[in-house]
Amino acid sequence: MTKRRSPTMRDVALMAGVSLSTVSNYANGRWQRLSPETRDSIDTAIESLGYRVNSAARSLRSTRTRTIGLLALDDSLRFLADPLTGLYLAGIGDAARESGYSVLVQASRMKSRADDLMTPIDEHRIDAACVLLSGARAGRRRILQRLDASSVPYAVLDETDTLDVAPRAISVRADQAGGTTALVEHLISNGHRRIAFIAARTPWAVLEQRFDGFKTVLRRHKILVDPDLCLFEGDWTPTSAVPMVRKLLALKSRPTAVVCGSDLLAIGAMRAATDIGFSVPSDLAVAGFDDFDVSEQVSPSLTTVRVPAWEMGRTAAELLIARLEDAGKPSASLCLNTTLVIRESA
Amino acid sequence: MTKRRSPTMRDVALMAGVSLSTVSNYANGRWQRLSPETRDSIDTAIESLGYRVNSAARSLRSTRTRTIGLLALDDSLRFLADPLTGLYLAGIGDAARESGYSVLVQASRMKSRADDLMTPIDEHRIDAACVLLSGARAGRRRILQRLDASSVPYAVLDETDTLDVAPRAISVRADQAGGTTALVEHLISNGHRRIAFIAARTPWAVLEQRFDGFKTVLRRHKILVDPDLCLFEGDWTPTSAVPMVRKLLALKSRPTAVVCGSDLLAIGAMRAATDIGFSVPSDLAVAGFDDFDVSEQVSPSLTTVRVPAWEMGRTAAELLIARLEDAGKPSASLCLNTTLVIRESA
DNA sequence: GTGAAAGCGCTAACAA
DNA sequence: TTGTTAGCGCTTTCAC
Repeated sequence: MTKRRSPTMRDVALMAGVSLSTVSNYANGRWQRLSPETRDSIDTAIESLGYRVNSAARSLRSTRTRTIGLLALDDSLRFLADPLTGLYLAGIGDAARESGYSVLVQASRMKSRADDLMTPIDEHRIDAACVLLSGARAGRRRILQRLDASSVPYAVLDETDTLDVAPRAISVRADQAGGTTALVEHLISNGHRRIAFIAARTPWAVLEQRFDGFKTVLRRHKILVDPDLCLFEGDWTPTSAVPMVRKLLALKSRPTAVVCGSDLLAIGAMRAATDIGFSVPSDLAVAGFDDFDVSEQVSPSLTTVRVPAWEMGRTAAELLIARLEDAGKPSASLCLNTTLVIRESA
Repeated sequence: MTKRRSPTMRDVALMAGVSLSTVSNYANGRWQRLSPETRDSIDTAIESLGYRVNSAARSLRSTRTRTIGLLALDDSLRFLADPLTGLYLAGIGDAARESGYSVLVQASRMKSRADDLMTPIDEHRIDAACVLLSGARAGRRRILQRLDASSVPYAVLDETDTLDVAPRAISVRADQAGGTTALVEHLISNGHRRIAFIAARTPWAVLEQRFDGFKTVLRRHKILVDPDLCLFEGDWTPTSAVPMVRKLLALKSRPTAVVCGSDLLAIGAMRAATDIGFSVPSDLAVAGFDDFDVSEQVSPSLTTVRVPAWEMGRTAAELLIARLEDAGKPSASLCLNTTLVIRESA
């Protein structure tokens, strides 16, 4: 229980018998400027005093916080508990820690003041931001505009359709179209012609890419995209899939396969289908997206498109940190590959 | 692209024709001291300048950061992607945002310098901490000792067996024993006598409580706790369950039920059992813990013990914030209820 | 009700 | 190689 105020650089300087700036040089790794003995005595003083730098003071003076923000815009209350978000965060966190950065997490609903998401930037709490956007396009666009007008570098994960307003953005995304194409081609080559698509009602750039890819492949094969087979209801929990699948299977002209906007939905879809007497994949093939840990272990195991979410978070953070350490760095954007994982469900 | 330096309180004061301290009073909600006209002119100045407080400066001066840390100690690389962690974080994040606090996430492996986890505290980056501990008991104990010696209030989630070294801790936990008891009683009342227990190899206080509860109930029913039926291997991914279940079902005296340390494991266990020709629940009843979103939708749906993870995170953060706003507040600890959710798998 | 003044702990010129 | 100096933007007594 450290009641007394923590030691400052001043204390260290006094104890080591050197000046404040010498300690500062030491603390900031400008070792080469220091004589070995100075270094030693500072070392000893820091050790015996238990000195730690005060980040507020350092930030105020240097205008750098050594903190990266994860800014997440979403309407769902428990967005942070979403497996995909968790993977992004884990990747960002790992990259950050390795470079001595902290991670600040800020989530905000669309409805709340747009300022909410921007607070960490406005209050100078972070040096750079990783941004996760979902919800209505207009809202996403507005956030991107504000980010672009801000003074910090930022990376946008998995966004495509509003990037035109964000020239400064570092875009890190997965090749959703490629994965979708591989998946739908797989279904078609297995003889499926009536293929459904279900997803949550929430707008989301990733979803749009997946759905666009879906439609493109069908058209390429001269298969009509039947609006009755494309449903967007509920949220991203597995349960949301249930009513949609029921609807699909009640159709006079039933689909033989369904592509689900995420694995969680696919798991719900399989359950809903079997519950009303259809078997997967023989009566209804089910495919998902993301490839979460469970997807391999459910029965039947899920055919899905693996998205390297952890790697995306990691990469985004690395690019951001590189930019921070070397402002000259050109801001690359990149697109990671997705992989079709064929298992039992389709 | 704000190139010029952001406006400061000084700028606001100048523009509003008042002094610095008056603006400070305004910014810190000491409204009553201000005359309506002063308030108005400051308001206008802030608005037109787009003034935002500089958090580094405020923190330096006030020694409060308005940030809560989530400190997670774990050996697994992707710990932050774990659904349970995600729910804690979501709860903490929501409570924090409502009170105008930020959340800083710091994860650390056991192997790394113990300092790692403590960095946000040592560098005065956070006002309070929510702590998630797993891994060897000695390591957990060491962290708690350091936390207790620190100067910030902290809450420990779901820890029991090392709390003796942490008198200052606010403990927030779920009634694991109660849930386990209900679950095992349920299995026994369904006629099960040979009941297995499988979990990851990682030490974890929650796991110990679950396993202790398990053993207690068996003993109460005069059922021998067979060491062959208690397996701790691998990590918390569903796949880890596979070899354990294979082993169990290869036993000459097979279990008829298996309690899994988490739902993820339970899903893997069901799969492993059916893969080698056993059906769930008739040949092998399977039960889990946590009640994740998918647990309800897998086939068969999972009998499990619901743990209010989100609420725990939220509660911990709320208690911490209450302590920060009113230092006099006694540091309550509490234990949230768990619920047995009986579905198809057991 | 409002203002003047004194730093919080640190960094980065610039001098020596 | 090391020391001196001048703040970074804010909060907070204490006068008026």
